[in-house]
Amino acid sequence: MKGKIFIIEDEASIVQLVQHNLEKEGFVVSSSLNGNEGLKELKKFEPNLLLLDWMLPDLSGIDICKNIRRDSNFKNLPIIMLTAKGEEEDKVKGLESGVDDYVTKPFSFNELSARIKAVLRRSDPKVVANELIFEDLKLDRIEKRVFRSDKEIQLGPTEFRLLEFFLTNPKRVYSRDQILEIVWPNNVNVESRTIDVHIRRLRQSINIEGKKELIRTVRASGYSLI
Amino acid sequence: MKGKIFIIEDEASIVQLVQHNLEKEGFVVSSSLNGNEGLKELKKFEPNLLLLDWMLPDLSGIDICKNIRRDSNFKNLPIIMLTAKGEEEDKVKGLESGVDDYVTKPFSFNELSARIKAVLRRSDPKVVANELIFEDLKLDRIEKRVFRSDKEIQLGPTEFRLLEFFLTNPKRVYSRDQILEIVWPNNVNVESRTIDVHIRRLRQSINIEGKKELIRTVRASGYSLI
DNA sequence: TTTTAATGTTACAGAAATATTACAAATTAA
DNA sequence: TTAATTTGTAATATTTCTGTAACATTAAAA
Repeated sequence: MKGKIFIIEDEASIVQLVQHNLEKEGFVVSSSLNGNEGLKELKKFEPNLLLLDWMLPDLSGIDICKNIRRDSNFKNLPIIMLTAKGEEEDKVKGLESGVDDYVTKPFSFNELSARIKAVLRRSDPKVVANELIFEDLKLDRIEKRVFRSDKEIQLGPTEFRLLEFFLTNPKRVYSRDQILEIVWPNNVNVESRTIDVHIRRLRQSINIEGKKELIRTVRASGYSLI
Repeated sequence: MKGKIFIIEDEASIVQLVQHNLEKEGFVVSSSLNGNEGLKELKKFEPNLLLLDWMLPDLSGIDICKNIRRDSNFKNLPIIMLTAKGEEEDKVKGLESGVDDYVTKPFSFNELSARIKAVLRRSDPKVVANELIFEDLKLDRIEKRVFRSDKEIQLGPTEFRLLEFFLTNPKRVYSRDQILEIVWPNNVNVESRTIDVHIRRLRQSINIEGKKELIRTVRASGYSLI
């Protein structure tokens, strides 16, 4: 089951871009260009998540947040706020007033999408797939467990993220740089050779007796999940 | 089918670099160094995607964007804007005025190429054909795999690039120098006879029992994919 | 036919990419 | 706090790839 997402954002072009792409991903999306009306429509729409612009012409994001948190029907509605660069302080206020995550404009749709899923995964696991499966490999994102042929496997945090990444894009070959960019936290400087070591660790963990190798080395290109 | 890309950018060196590399990847590329002329040429050229510099001497990127979005023939033309570091605020404006993605200078060609393909994949999937097919030969660029009559074939990096090149231009004969220029990384000096050896290696790999030879030698001219 | 030029084939040494290991520093758990 | 785990890197080992030279074969020219 895919979830419902409501957007309150006064810049029509952003709404259009985001709405269009989310719908493509299978979400049901509704939106409003201003705060007061948005609040009303939202409560009728009953979304699984709200994307909320921080700077609206009428109501402030904080006010909307507070209103929602006061309403017993919506007090647990996950909220991701959209904030312009330089409104850093607002982020603090945002988190204080019960926002689940924030995305700074300008953002790529991919970034937004990833955060939406991450938030939904925590709050409403039904809505978003949380088990990643490839052949006899299974990874549960919520319970943070990994199985190969129903046998549980212990992984360190980095190997877990690495495998999670491969599982979301099986068969595709990724360069070390791409892997670094996606799997490692932002702005860390890690030798790209370091990937090799983590690949080795991951391989060592997921390769069990008698089962085939699942990670493919593509010389001069990178690695892929078979 | 190969995609067409138009570039509006006033720094000739960037244009040259990008144009050259995109052509190497099989795109048809045209460009203009200034906004007003660019707009006219673009509409004649009918590209699948526009690379647009944000700071042009005459027209601003925003103006060009708006002009394009107003023209019913081009209102859906994907646009990637090139912005200099520190013009962060412009990015916001960029997304507002309907840009699909942006790349910050200085950028690596790989990054640009990846974004171009990502955008095209959404807007015009035919254009970024991931699979190159010729008769019973199939090359998957994303998975980096090659098949002949559905049987997978193992190739080294150079042979892979060589075959990829031939597949983007089947039947056409290329001289050794042309092949070197396109298939080998820039600024390497290799004997042109070296090509012969790689052709041999490629032939050996893709020629399977009972199937016909796919690479044709054209004496005094070069080689072609049949 | 003989000669000549172009291409095919082979083997190999060095280069380049990846695998593996060990270890110290950093992080987390107890 | 100490102990245990995790991380990144550097050093080393191993594998695979590359380019070239030498020789063989083929096709065209004389």
